[in-house]
Amino acid sequence: MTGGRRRSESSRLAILDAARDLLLERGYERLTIDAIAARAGVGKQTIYRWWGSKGAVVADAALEGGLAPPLVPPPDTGDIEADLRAWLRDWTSRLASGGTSLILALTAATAEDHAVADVLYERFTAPHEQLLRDRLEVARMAGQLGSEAPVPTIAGVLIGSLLYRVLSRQEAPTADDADLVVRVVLGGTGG
Amino acid sequence: MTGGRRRSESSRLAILDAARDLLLERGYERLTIDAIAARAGVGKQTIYRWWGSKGAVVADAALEGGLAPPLVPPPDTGDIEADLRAWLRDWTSRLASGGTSLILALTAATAEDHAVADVLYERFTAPHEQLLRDRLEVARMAGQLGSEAPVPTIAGVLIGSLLYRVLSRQEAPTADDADLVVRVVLGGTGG
Amino acid sequence: MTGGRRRSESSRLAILDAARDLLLERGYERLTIDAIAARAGVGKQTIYRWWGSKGAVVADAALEGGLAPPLVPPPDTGDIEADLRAWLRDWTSRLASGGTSLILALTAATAEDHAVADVLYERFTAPHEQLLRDRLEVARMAGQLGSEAPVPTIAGVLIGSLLYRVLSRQEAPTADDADLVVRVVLGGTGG
Amino acid sequence: MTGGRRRSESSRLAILDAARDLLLERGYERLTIDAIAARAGVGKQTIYRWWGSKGAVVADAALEGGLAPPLVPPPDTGDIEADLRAWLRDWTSRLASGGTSLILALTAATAEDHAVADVLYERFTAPHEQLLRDRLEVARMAGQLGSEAPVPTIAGVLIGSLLYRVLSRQEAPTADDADLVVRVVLGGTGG
DNA sequence: CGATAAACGAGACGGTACGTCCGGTCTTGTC
DNA sequence: GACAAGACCGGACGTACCGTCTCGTTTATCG
Repeated sequence: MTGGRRRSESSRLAILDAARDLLLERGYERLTIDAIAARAGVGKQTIYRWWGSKGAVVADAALEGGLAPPLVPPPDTGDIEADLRAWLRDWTSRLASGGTSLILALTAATAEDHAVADVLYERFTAPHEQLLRDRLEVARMAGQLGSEAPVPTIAGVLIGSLLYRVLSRQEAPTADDADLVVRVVLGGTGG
Repeated sequence: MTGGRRRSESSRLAILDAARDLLLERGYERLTIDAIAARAGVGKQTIYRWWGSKGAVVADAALEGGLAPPLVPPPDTGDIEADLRAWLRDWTSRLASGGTSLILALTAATAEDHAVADVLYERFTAPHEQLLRDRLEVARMAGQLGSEAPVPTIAGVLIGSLLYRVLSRQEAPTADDADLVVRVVLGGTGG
Repeated sequence: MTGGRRRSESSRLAILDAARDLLLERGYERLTIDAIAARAGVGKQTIYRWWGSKGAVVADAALEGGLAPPLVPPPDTGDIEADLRAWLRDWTSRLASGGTSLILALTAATAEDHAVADVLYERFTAPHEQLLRDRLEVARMAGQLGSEAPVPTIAGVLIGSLLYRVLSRQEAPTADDADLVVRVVLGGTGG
Repeated sequence: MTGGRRRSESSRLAILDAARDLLLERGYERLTIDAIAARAGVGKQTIYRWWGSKGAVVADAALEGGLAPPLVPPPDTGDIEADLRAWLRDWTSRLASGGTSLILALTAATAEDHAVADVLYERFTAPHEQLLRDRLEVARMAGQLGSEAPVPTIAGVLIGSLLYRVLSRQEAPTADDADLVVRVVLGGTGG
């Protein structure tokens, strides 16, 4: 006996959409499962059946709800510094336009729930990081990276720097911030 | 205007101690005011009389509850790379020993509550960052920093890199991680 | 109009059996359709296809699930008092052996659901009451009933008295209780 | 250390009033704790702090919410039959005017919850029954009760008969019903 | 025999209410 | 007047069931 109604794709999407909208409207802390269910026109149990926590819903909303920035690889013009600068500027402009609430919400979810942290890292952070690593690998092959530091470390430094700005200032980094970070990482600061 | 009873210092300390303990035990989200009051042997009103929210208590507990690492300036041996390495290694060992729960809890509090973010930044992050900046300033004067990147940016890159590792891996960075970050920032990676 | 599958008798019986068992185990209020379906190995829709409500299932289970006491007419030895005494004692012993949970569950169902009350009265209470009335009618014809009270009233007094004992004491009436009720009703208490 | 806010009498009364109103409006089964709390302008916890179940609230509402008939002793004119008739007629008229929903609700609560049954019996049924017993005791002393049946049995027969009519017919007994019951119990039906 | 169609088991769905937990406020003595 | 105690209102939590609605499967009857 197989059987059983299939998962409703329209409900799934309505939930992710509602979570996205409410997240941007009210922020992570004031986001409630009740409100998501009401806005999505869905029973609460339909949320709890498929997600284990508020953080998990938000993580999925970020991934599939049209909230996350698209997976755009850094350009490859041959000039690693210009390419990184362009890529980070693109990120900063997206953060600036969409507000920082998404990144703050994902950070809160990550910091509070280990399981969410794993999902987000695997499906949100890691793919973007991988694009960055690929570009850095090309640069290394081309002899454009002086130090022997592993590419993952470099990628982590770039991303972490911008995240730290968002957390400590609670506002989006500027294009200048992006440029400076690239300068520090690539140009080095040592004499 | 006759006087009344003065604020009880012992209650104040009991509250901060209880908040600190519970923060480490249960994390920020699962920390409740009721639990703090019960553990501290204090009425809830005594908490609300002096602090405005859970975040404010947590911020104070981090600062005064013996939770925050001491303000230790980076050494100044003249070798900026070695000094930064020592300072960051010191941080990583503290994070490793105390576990990552403190940093995760404070990150969650920061991401969720703007007011907490401000307090923590001003009284927790900024002072440490200032010590780092001072040392970097000395290095710049000594011509040990090649790039023209502002010192605050450099400090942010160093701190953000380590924070990002904690968030994405959910474990404390190693001494090697610290070394690599310093290498990237000081040595540069550009050809 | 071609035919379809016929109603499954085995499912029908499984549902009534499950309802009976669960009614005795948990009482009316804590009895759920989900539990009946699970215990019977049946889909919920199969219950709702044939019964309109929990009450309807319970009523049927009481009637057909082997739950109801058999329809045994009072004996007719010519001595109405002895016969009623025997009949009521028989009831009290059944209540005592089977526990009072059935009578309490059916009373709850009756009190909560008008439709259940009607079905149970028509198909459970009324037939038993009818047997009692028939015997009383015989007694009246034989001149053994002094008062002019209608036979239905007398039957109601006998049954209601015992039911009241079950409800107010929450335990089965004893044989002595049965005897006393018969004595009051037949012997009268007026001077 | 004594201390602590005292139980709010106004909340207690608002809860009982709301429960009474909603019981009469919607019946016992459709009465919800949420609705009581909302109507009373009270937090749900304030209900659960002081009562253990819906049945317990209803029981209290019946007792103190102005819902229960007042404790009126049967008259004592010296004629036990006339007095009982008057008393039971009084009850039937009250049941007829107030509807049977109260008696059905209390019966349901009694049948479903043993603890509620005890409370209701002690504080609702027993006091009324006691008044009846007292009057019957007087009659017995005066030699107006022929049979040796215990007074509590007689009282139970009178009350149970009327209750049975309410349950089986789902409508209030008439004055005629009351008269007939008294006739059966006092006049006897035996030859 | 094959097509048709109703009933089946399973189980997800939108809802409602549950009973609990906690936030932040208010009240009651005590110190 | 600050304090410990603790009841208060409000509101979100995660769970349990309701009665409905698909699913794919089984079983009977009819063409």
